[in-house]
Amino acid sequence: MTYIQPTMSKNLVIVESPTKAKTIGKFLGNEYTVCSSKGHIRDLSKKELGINLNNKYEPEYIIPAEKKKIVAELKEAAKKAENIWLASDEDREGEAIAWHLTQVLNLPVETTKRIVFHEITSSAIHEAIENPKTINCHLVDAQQARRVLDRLVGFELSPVLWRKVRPSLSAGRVQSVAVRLIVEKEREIISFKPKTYYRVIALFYPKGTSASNAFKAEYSKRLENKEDAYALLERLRNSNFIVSDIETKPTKRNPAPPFTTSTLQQDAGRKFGMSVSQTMQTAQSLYEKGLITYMRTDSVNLSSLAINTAKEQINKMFGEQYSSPRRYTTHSKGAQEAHEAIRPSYLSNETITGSASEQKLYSLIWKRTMASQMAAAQIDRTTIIIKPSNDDNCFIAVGDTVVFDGFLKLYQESTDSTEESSEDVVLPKINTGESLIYKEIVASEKHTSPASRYNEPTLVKKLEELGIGRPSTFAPTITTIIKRGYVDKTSKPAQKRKITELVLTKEIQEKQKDESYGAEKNRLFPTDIGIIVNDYLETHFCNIIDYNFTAQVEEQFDDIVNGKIKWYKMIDDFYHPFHNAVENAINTQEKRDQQVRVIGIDPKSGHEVKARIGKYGPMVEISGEGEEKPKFAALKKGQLIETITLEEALNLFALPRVLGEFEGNDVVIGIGRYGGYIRHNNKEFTSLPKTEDPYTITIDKAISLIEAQRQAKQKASMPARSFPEDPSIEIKHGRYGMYIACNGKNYRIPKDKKGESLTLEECRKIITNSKK
DNA sequence: CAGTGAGCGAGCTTCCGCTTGACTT
Repeated sequence: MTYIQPTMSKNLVIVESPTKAKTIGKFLGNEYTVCSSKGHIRDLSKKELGINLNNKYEPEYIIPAEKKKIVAELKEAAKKAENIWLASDEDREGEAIAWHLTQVLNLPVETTKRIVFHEITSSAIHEAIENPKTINCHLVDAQQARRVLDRLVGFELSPVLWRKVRPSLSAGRVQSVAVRLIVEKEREIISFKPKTYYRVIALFYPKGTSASNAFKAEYSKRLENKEDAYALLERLRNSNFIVSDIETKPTKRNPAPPFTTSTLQQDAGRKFGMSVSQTMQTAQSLYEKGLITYMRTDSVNLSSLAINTAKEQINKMFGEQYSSPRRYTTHSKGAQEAHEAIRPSYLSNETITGSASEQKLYSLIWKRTMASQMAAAQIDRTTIIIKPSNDDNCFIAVGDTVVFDGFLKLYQESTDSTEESSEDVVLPKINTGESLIYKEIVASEKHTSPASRYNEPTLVKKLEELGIGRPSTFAPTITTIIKRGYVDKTSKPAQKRKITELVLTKEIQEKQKDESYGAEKNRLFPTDIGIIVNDYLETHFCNIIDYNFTAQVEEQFDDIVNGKIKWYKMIDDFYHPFHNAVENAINTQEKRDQQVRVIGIDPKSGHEVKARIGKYGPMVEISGEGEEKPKFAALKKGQLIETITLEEALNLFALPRVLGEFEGNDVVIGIGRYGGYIRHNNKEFTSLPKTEDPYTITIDKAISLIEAQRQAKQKASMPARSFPEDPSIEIKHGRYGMYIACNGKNYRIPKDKKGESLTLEECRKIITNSKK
């Protein structure tokens, strides 16, 4: 709904967001009407290229169907207004929105008032209204260049993929780099060779005190193998230990800056396990309720008002020594800073009412904002160096003492790494030269671990570092690359391995321990198609998916803004070589779908086992001889053409297999286009739920699934309810709950009604209402 | 939907960035 006051006033202000329109409307009062454009009102056609390649890349803009209504409303308001201010956001896109508004509303570009709000306060808004500027056409040109470039890349590259790889695929300046990051991370993990080493940790206590005072210290060197570790412990066994040095250094820890879109996504992901889109949905609803500032921002800036309120609030809650007003500046590449950082609208509200996720996200934003205005924490870091009498290296103990907690009282940013921190280690009061006794010294076997795969927020973080994508596109980009099948978001359970520990107390004992490792939750894995598309783009369009491509074109957009170059000239310079590469890829390269990896030889038949992409996706194949047909099997989820082993491949041919008997017929397990299935009784099929593995399912489980499906079918075919007075109306069970069926047509039951209790009258009403 | 691994060949798919609703068989 657009915010239009009942009586249109002669002063019209147009902003982008309806929520913002509402707030500003309150500040401006009855004399002003504040409308919102709800983002862009015009765009290139969705179906065609929409760019005139023969005339300076002139864009052909249209008003999309879903924007027709809003444009009509804006036209109406503009007709009645005497004064119009265009108050879209202060960035490239906002400037373009203002320009499109002049074009659609027939306003003169040179004289139409253009304003921006830096703060949503009465004085800031009135000041802006009184000091309007005009539209910066260079900035608009830079936006057109950005739009045209993205369209040219997307709409010329994608069709190449349709011809060379598979229909309906897509490529673009942002999404293709996101996929590349994920593919390269996977390759890094594939080529990773784990190494083992030994880490030595001792528990010491001062001579003459009790062993319960023992503190941890780590040996300064890592050892390569068990023999070395054993030799060291043997030496230390009869050694004396002297404190050779103690140093206490006061250190300061500063709070993190207030949230941007990307840092909010990261912290909500780490602390609550929220996906990027969950975070954004929740933030959107907080914004619409007026509880937080705008949630799509790359700025860490807080308004003076917010800084002052934070100061008051901190003084009141914790005392003046906890307050430390700070201004933060944005460093991230390509930031446009049209908004404030994400913060609570009213810092006096520590908590809010709302859904569980709204409450916890709000509380996180509140804490982070407050902490950003609090004093640094002061921590004394003590380092104790311990020298053994018969070894050249030393042991090092590190302990942190919080002298003043400062912002830590409220908030601590979580980290992505799993490394142990040195916090909360209490070191005893000891002096240089003092003797220590060891309680135990343990050498444990460790494995180096490969880089961890991206999850949604860490991918966003990486993209932001590279300056690729914008706060409004981070979440949609992830959705796109998953939807195209380039990437899977899944979890991997932990694996177990045995590790060796050498424990020295009086004697040296060798122990075997179980260690779990490699568990990954909600990580982004590349698929075969993602890998193939990426490799194709890398060979033929390496400049487009270069990590610096966006940064380079951004520099050129800046040149457009500064008037150094015309926008169509910049596009022209890009387009000719790009288009040549496209033509070249289409004409000279042969079809790419037969990239075959020979895995090995099938020991039974002696024939080659190969992996490739088939009509229905990745598969393995055992070639036939002469008349003999080849055998095929689809790859399981998570298996890649690049890495599948011969053993894994041969296992895939175990299907279809006869599992047992049911009602005198064979029960066969197979795997088809739509996943695993059970076949029995000749033609009765039952799909396996995704949680069942067709390779390990038991006959009992299969039978119970068959019976469950029979029951469900019966239930579905039977109407849930019917009415003797009118047999034409029935209430049935459907995929989305109950629905009403009448004369071959189906009708939805409104949310406030229950199918179990509907009367015939109510059903008829629903039917007649929906016909309107 | 149908439980396979082509060859009659229509007509379609696709980008990035602004912003919010619409609404299932």
